[in-house]
Amino acid sequence: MNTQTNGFMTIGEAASRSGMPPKTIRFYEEIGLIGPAERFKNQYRAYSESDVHTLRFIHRARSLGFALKDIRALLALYRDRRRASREVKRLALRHVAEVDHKIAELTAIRNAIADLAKRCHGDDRPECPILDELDATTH
Amino acid sequence: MNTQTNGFMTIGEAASRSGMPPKTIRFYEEIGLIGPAERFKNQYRAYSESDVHTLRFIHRARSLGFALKDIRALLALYRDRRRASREVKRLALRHVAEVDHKIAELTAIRNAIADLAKRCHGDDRPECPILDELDATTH
DNA sequence: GCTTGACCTTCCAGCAACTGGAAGCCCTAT
DNA sequence: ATAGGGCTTCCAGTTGCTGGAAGGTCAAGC
Repeated sequence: MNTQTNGFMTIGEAASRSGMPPKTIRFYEEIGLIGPAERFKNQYRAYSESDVHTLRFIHRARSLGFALKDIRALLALYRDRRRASREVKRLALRHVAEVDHKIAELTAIRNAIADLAKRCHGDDRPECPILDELDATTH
Repeated sequence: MNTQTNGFMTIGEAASRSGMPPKTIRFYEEIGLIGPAERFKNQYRAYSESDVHTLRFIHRARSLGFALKDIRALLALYRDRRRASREVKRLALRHVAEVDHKIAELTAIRNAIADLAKRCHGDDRPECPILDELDATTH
């Protein structure tokens, strides 16, 4: 492949440079998160540095827990030179609120189970407050 | 429906008594988490108090965040009179560890975004550390 | 007796965000 | 010539439901 000559690279290389598997890149193309890739003469997908840049943007946004739906918006905002930071901040704060909510839920769950587990002998005997709790007829 | 006479109830009633929608009950039956329901003469599913008891058990385990796969195991342990609490405790502690892990991840994410958002004006100007961060060419 | 409306039935599709696998082409190296 | 690795497409599966369509059933009201 003439990767060096024209600056385009295969999906495998774009993958390793952006930190995501090739399958994921194809998937993002399929759902239209990124546009259809250029192709080499042999029909292999061809990616430019700028494509990799976009992929990295997406990868980082994902690792910050943004949903693809939000990433679509972030990409649009990013590409819009005249964008207002207001919208970006709004998205980010909404995301923080969602994550906070999830953390609160998980923390409650975590404590409930940890408490039950602490009270469970965890030996050969059958008595177990965990099952008792799940079993409870009243609630 | 002769709900009162024989103690059996329809799926709607089992649903409201167990706290989950009818669809979910059918789904649990479909995947074999619960056995096939009895039927009334008209083919409507018929649930006993004991069935509702099981559904409540499942509902509570779900609300504690247990995966259906784990609930399968918990149900089996629950039904086994000679069960050892060791296995139950093991499942519970593993679950706590998983939840702790998720909480840690979310907390890191939350702080990262909250920090970026704090530094973003959120006004009409385009400068935005959030997009800058996603955009960063080095990392 | 007939209609309405709330149930119930089945089956099929879709969500999020991928991941795995099969069948087959392309390119390089031996 | 062949072996390998990477590429292509397409289809299916994951988790835990949820929504909807098309149709059967039942009790109540007129």
